[in-house]
Amino acid sequence: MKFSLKPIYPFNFDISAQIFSDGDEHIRKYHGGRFWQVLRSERKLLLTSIQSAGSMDQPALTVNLKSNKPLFARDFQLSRDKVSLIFNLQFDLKPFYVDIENDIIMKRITRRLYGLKNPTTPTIFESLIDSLVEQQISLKVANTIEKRIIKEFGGKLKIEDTLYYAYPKPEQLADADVGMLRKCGLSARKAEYVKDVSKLIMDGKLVLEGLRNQATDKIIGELDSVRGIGVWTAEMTCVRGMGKLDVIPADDLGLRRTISHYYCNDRRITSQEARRISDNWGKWKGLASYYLIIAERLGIE
DNA sequence: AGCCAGGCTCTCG
DNA sequence: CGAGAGCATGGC
Repeated sequence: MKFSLKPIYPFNFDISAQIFSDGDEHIRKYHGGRFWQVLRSERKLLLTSIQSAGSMDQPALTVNLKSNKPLFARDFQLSRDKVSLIFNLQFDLKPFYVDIENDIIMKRITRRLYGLKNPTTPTIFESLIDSLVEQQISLKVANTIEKRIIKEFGGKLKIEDTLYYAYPKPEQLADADVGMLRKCGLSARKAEYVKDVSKLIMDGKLVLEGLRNQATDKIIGELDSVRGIGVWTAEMTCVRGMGKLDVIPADDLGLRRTISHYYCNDRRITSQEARRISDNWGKWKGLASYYLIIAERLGIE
């Protein structure tokens, strides 16, 4: 029912979970010091709830599992691994902090956000589909569409009279009715992409988890060759789905705005300029830009 | 009201 | 080939 985790220090759970504070309470949310989300374990759904039980330099998390079926050791092991993945608990921030010390702006921001780790989605599939949905349209629109898809096609778990949803499996989106996908707000074209990508996965022609340990360039090339997935979508998937830090989606409008906010006085910058600035962060591009995104969200100057 | 928003593919010329 | 239209829908 309950177990504890020891993240590598430093780790600030509150700052790291802030990104989920405006999430949907039936899907994934951080509120009042508690994070919760439904995770999949074999044929079971687990409502996974996490709270901090430690400090910055001696971090600990308490994880609570609830399900409508009996829980076994492998369920604990799976949720332990998934939670570690979601919050990047085994990642060591210290080398990053050392390497960016020559960047005054980044140094200041990392001091303010000390202990912030970049999260990843529980599955690569989830970030791939989300990134597909987010192509071209505003994030607000994309988020409502994503929620509709999750509630329409995802797994359902009722705990204490509250209904929670797990992200759909490839199988569920491969079999999805195109009309239903469109009703969620997707264009005909995107509905097709979502379904086709899910089918590729079901047919074993696209093995997402097999990409995880490949070099970033190779992953991007592989994903880019799939219809509906371009470089931007591939980069987003690397960053959010696999926690790759040596790449950023430099063409991304929002990220360019954020980088400019801290480095170019909010002037509109090109993706080349964004790449040039991010090159200073070396292999930490993804993490550094994530610090900027969170800093902006929290109004840190 | 209308125009734009974390892209991508397809279709012309 | 390179440029340009088309896409869905919420928010400003």
